[in-house]
Amino acid sequence: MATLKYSRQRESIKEYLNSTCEHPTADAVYLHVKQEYPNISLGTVYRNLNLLADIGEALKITTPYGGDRFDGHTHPHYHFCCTTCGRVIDLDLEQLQCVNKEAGRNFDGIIESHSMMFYGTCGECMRKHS
Amino acid sequence: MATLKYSRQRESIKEYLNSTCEHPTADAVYLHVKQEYPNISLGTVYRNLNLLADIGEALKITTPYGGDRFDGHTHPHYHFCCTTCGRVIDLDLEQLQCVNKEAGRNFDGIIESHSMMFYGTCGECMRKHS
DNA sequence: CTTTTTGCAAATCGTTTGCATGGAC
DNA sequence: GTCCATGCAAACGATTTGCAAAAAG
Repeated sequence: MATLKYSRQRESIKEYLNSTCEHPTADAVYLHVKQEYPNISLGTVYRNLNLLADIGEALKITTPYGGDRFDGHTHPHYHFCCTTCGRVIDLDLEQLQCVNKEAGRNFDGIIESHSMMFYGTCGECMRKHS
Repeated sequence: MATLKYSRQRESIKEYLNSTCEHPTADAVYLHVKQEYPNISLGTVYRNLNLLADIGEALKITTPYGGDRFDGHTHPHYHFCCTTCGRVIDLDLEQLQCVNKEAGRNFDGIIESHSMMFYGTCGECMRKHS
């Protein structure tokens, strides 16, 4: 594996990911970091986001609505995705023991704890709909 | 909403989705149906898969690995996605009451039962890796 | 000086769409 | 005859990649 060298751009991306709980898309990260480094390119943002995900300093979250999202908070927590607005929201539940227990019984494989994505309707969208 | 008219192609797609538990990608469906209808186009496959998903006769499953997948079995069940090989596997667990209970307590929104996707390593990939 | 990172543009991948033709009803 | 569905190709959005120049060590 190649040695990692410092870069201002990567640092700024990390900083932004750690400061927000919005689970921004690559494009949102790009637009934010662009304010500090106007010459940064989208390709660089993607390369760094993937790199951070690879070394475990960020999470890459796939959603059905408009591109992947990134999370700088790597402590164990679950994610919820609103099927109405597409937003990704943190779910700070206790570890769902029942899942691992149930799944262990009749499934050939290992389910990663805290890996799962829940879908539904977020509170905000529920209220707008009524 | 427009009235639905019969089409051989859609029928063949439905038939295939109901016959397999592989959760094929749109392209896999295309290649299969192409054997019966060599002139079918990928666009038609996509249109019908989305239509079936819209009217509730199929499930569209987003995964991080190479495109969405489709499932003709619409009875309530969970899905697991292998982070090594990308395959999607059915998880026929009892309904995970604990999830709804836990989540209901401290989450503003509604989690759809059976909507969640689990990630991990499938048995086959586990054994290959050792 | 060597290796990594960048910015840029072109390429790629999965998916959607516009349009003229064909099939269902 | 009226709509809906099809095949085809072009368009699209998100992401990746090749490459020469710039920055880090």
